[in-house]
Amino acid sequence: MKLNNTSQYAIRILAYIADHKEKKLLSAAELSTALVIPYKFLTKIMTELVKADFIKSIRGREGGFKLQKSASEIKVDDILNVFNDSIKEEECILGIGFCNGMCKCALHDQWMEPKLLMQKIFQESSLEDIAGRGCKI
Amino acid sequence: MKLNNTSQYAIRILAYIADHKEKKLLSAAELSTALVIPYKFLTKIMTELVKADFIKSIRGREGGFKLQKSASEIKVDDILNVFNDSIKEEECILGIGFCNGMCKCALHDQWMEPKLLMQKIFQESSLEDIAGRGCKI
DNA sequence: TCCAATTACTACTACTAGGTAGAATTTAAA
DNA sequence: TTTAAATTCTACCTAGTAGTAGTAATTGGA
Ligand code: SF4
Ligand code: SF4
Repeated sequence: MKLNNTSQYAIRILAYIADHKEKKLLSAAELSTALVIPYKFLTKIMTELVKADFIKSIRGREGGFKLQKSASEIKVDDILNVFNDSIKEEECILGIGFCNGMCKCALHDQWMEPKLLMQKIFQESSLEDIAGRGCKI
Repeated sequence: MKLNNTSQYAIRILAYIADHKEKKLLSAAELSTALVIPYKFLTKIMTELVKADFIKSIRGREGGFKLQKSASEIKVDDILNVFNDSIKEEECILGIGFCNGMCKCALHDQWMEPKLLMQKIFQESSLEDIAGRGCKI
């Protein structure tokens, strides 16, 4: 019951970039060191984040990464979606099938509360929220 | 963000057994057919459930499985623990480290609410609750 | 006693997530 | 123009989860 590793890395990477927008560009080496994420794995994730259009990459010497959109436009849920890790409406905790509202298991009603809360948190929290407050990660 | 397959199977198996206590014993073949779980995989899970002392097995001809404890004594969380799938107090959604109450990320306070709710549901829901109500699975 | 129905054990395969290695490509600075 | 610093691409390795295969052990009933 947790987000997968890659999603967690991605959130931390993007939050870190959002938190350092005074710097024009951040290199993969810099991010890898600061966030303690294996360099080679980080570069792989970066490529996916570029393809997902969250960040822009500048290749070559003095290159690096920066946000492509404003931090408030990127929601946690958007990030999770890239790594197939968001909370799907139709997926069920007990894996019995699809929630059709007709046939409910005994845990259904109880389960909807935390499920909706998590969806809400993910959908409404933007990078700006994460980057601007709390301890830096 | 979901329970792993084996946990889901285990919950359904135990709920089914609890729901059919009028039968003395249920065989692996019967469970496999009723719950549409691959026979060989099911027998593997059964062995773990026996070792975890949730069910008792009777070997040999006319053998099968039955609950070892009363359905109200077996909580969902106990089942999840066997398959290393419960929500750990010290594990964090963002995977930054340990929640020490000193240093909190921006999502921490929001996250505690669904986390505690889920823990509560798992810890307080017993097989009896699941088996007695809702659609049969 | 023997057989067939049953669980238990051991070992394997398939798939996926996480991570690594090395080379190709791009680009600014020297 | 050359070089070094950077991203990108392709291919692989590793560990864990899901699932399969075959056989051994147990036991009630014919
Ligand atoms: S009714 Fe229960 S098993 Fe079915 S989708 Fe809802 S929570 Fe899952
Ligand atoms: S403060 Fe945030 S990152 Fe740290 S344990 Fe709590 S939810 Fe996780």
